[in-house]
Amino acid sequence: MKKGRVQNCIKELRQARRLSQQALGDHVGATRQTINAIEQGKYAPSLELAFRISAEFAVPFEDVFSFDPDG
Amino acid sequence: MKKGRVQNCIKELRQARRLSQQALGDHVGATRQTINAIEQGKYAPSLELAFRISAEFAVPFEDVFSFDPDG
DNA sequence: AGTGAGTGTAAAACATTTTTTACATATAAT
DNA sequence: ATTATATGTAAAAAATGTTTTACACTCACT
Repeated sequence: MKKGRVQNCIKELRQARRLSQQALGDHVGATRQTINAIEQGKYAPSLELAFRISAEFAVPFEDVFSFDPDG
Repeated sequence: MKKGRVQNCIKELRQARRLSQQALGDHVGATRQTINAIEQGKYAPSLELAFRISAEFAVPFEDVFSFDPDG
């Protein structure tokens, strides 16, 4: 089965709230390096971290993360 | 930061569609052991696999998975 | 009694995500 | 010029998710 691509708009939501990567990381229990890597699309977050992030932004999960099966 | 719990109702959705763990696994590109472990709550799926599962069931992501921060 | 399908479980190997530590660059402010 | 904040990156180790192989149990069926 072909691997797709998980996308996110964390950077946009974060900047709209004037949070640094460090501050967001602190809020959701991750390091700034992890936030950075996810924003850069280096890898997808764990499901738990993804939930924490959408909760922090107070938006629906699918407003932050999406999946492109053919990515 | 305290680790919460990721919940899912894969088993219910799967049984409603009369799919075996094996058949669901085949559809989403995972083994039956992985499906089983996730249904039993042994661990949370990757974000990609979670997306594949909700797509397979054709329901919103948050109808399958939820997060309890105090779990 | 035997067969097949579905499920639960386990251990080892493997893949992916996360942390830690560290260094580099850029920008804004003093 | 220096300092502080924010960001990008990298490598190794740790933690978590996945596959493979294997064995066990149940249930329906013949």
